[in-house]
Amino acid sequence: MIEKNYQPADIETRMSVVWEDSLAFKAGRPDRRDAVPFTIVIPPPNVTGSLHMGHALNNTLQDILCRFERMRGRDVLWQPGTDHAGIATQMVVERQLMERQQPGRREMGREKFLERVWQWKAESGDTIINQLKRLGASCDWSRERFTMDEGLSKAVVKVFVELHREGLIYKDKRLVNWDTKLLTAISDLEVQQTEVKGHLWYLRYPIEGKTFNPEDTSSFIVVATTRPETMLGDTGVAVHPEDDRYQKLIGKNVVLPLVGRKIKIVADEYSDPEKGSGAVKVTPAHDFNDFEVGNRHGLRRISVLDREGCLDLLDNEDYLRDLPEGAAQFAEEFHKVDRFAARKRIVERLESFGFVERIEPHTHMVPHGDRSNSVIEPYLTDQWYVDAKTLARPAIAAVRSGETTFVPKNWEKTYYEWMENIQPWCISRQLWWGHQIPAWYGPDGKVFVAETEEEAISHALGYYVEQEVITPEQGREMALDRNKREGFITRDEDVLDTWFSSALWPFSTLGWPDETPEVQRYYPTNALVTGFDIIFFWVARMMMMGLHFMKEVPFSTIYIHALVRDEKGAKMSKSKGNVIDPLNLIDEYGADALRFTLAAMAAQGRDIKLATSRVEGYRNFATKLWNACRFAEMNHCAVPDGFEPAKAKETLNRWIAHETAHTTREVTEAIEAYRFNDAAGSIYRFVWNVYCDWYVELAKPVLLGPDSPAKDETRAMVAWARDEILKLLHPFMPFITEELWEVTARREGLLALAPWPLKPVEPTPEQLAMLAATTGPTDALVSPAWVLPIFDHADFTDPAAEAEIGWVIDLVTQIRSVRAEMNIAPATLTALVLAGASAETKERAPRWADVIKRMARLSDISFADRAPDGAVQLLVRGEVAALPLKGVIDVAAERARLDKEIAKAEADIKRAESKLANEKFVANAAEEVVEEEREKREAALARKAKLLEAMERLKQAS
RNA sequence: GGGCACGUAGCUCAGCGGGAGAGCACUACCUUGACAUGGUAGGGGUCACAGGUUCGAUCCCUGUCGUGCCCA
Repeated sequence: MIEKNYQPADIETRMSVVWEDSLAFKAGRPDRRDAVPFTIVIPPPNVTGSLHMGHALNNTLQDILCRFERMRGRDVLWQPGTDHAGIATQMVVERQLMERQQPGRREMGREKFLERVWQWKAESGDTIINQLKRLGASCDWSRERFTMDEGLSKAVVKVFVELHREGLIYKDKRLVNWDTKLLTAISDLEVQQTEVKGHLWYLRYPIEGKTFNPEDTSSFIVVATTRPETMLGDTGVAVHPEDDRYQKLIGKNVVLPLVGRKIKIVADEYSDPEKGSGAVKVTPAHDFNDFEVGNRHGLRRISVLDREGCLDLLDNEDYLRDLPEGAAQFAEEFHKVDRFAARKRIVERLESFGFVERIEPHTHMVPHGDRSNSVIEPYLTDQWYVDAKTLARPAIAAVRSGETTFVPKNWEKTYYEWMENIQPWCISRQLWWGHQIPAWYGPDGKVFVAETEEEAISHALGYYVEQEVITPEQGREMALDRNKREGFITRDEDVLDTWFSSALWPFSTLGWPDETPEVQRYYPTNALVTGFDIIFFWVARMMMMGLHFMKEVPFSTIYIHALVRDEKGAKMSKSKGNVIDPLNLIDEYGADALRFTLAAMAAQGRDIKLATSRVEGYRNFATKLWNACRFAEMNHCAVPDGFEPAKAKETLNRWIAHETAHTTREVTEAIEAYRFNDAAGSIYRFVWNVYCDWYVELAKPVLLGPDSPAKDETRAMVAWARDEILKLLHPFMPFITEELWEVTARREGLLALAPWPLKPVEPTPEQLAMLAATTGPTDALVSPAWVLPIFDHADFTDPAAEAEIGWVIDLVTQIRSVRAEMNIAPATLTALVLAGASAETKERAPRWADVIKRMARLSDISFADRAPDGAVQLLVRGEVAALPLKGVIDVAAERARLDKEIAKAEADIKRAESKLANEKFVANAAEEVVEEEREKREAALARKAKLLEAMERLKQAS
């Protein structure tokens, strides 16, 4: 029995349990042992996270694909799991400690703190997983992984050691993006350029050997800078080599104000004569461009900031070297002043000596950390890097060759753009939460990279014995006795960038580096579904790592979906307060409604502006389906054993079989092409506007009438089409369809495992050969599925049924329309006269009399040679249908209506004729198009003739 | 500055070379035996603007204006 009301919450809770208990989503089910696998790895959400709209969209689309392929008989693995999210998680736990006024991370120490994070993960790590389950995600939950679990950590270490051995991971001292708040390096991608209103300071740097005088422009050179405080670390001034103004100064020295250091004026094209004064100060230790300039001219790098962004001058040997007397006093005064305070004070000091020429307002981009939102400092440190350039090469080639395809395709350009200009990837982070780098340092700082500490120590001992730092005897003792080697080597404190482990996700989750059956069976995966915001962070890096370690692309299709915005198009953010919580929507409208909304709006290449009214609308759609199923149940509709829709005799039933097959094809093809919105739109229209609005309505007289073979067949067909609907809709609305599947009949199994109405047909060897002959191996756009027929049953094409039901629909619609126009009350029944009806109509009319009377509110249907006087006359598929309403209708109004119709017909005739009169049109347009135009003209002419006749009759009657 | 999108009904969006579509909102009517979370009918658009290609442009091309995003 179907409950009277559709209550999503009840159904969803119950169905989750049913699916879980039946292991429906388990990969490698015995009954699918011989099936072709279909694999998707979930973009692992942060353990700190909770479900937001982006997740809801992302996972809905993945689930649609997985459920679709599962129903198509594939052995589906949707691999779930979560990401340890280094910085984000560490921040959450630290904030928690602070809120609870507990000792901070540094006071606790590394070990204690990590225990604490694990504890926190244990407490709240399930949150997002449970939320994904509420959405209906059909992951194989038994295989859930975490980027820091044992197996994945093993993969991380293995990858690090291998890449290091191959020279693709190395340690280097260069400028990094330094977060002075989180006290760690971050990668370029984690830096957000934000426009900031600042100033451009024009500073006078005195020329060596001249007496500085603000009035004498030959005594100084003006440099423009946005960061005056870094001038303490200046080691040069650059001018453009072709800038006439400065030719004479190239090679000379200036004396750095306040500091007294002598620095050289160099010619470098980096300096833009159009910008500022055309001369720039060069601070190689605090600016990426200056770093390059410095390298080109052999300038010193003097770091004047500490890790927290304060001036660091005392005991700074680089800074103090070669400074004149008195410099130490200045250093003492400014030591440990914060960078922004220092900026102010240094400018004041420069002004007091006349070194500031002018200050202009200046808007420019300033780098900010995406997590801390503090200003990022280019900072000179030792960090670990991945040689991304080398790894990118095959990753670019794989997309170029079509081994991996982006959908929509335009993202490939973005991918190439970035990959071709890729910079070394800084992977070390000065954090605690993450994979600690498997590198150990000997007493002299030499690095030993190894999978375990034991291995590292053995390398180290071997090395130092050979170097005669220790004797062989000492080496043996230390190798045997843990205590004796204590502290001999120390492990690198840093951890890896979170994305390092995510990059391995498509194979590490399958058990790699062990040679597991899962790696064999499920790699490479089929599709990756993700947002464009992580193409660089994640997708590109999976491509690099997958190709390098597995020698195969990690996925063949990358489907990039849009961002979910609020209904005004603004990015959802906590600070704007415009966040729509998907869980609230699920509570209010049900997960199915939310899923359907997201799918219906997931058009390729366009952001989703989500309005809750849409969700409500699709909840109503679910209710509609619910009630249609109730109707079927009340009328004892069931599919008898051995029922074959293709053998239906009743026209109406043949028609719905045809329409069902048509929709099935549309939905199937749309999902295959990742056109989720088309698939959703197609099934929506079918359920509401075809099945409910017409099929069920037209079937009512039969279903409510006396028993007959026609009634039996109709009952069967109502139920059959309903089952087809449930199947087609299941990937989009899994809960309600599974529920209805269960309660509407005795079933062999779950809907989630039921066969999809259209199965892909395995291509025959001949077809494959043909395909190979027609498309070269480079033409990856053409996949076999698009070329070969995929249908495994008839599409029930039946033009006769279409014509007959189409006539009924047109007739009813037109009568309704004119009744409304004439303001005829619904309670008033009118007669219908079919004037000059064809044999076909005469035959059809009695068959449909009941239904037409019911739907068009008619008292009776009769035939006549001509329409009665004073009747409203309609043209239905070229024939006159008259409603004798003499005395009821307003003649003037009816005349106006006919006039309007005639005008419309005339406009159509004119348009068609002008086209056909155009010789070029007839000569150039496709034959079908011209023919179509002729048909249009004939139809319009006939229509006009009938309408004029009707008008004549109306005139006579009045 | 470079790149990628996007300007279609009041709103949110489809369509993308041969007569403008959906959902929501709106108007009128309807408690008809699945459904008022419903039914029926209806109003509403020089498809941003200007050129070009074409027999034919909302659709392709160029430019302009406007909006958003990404990268320097």
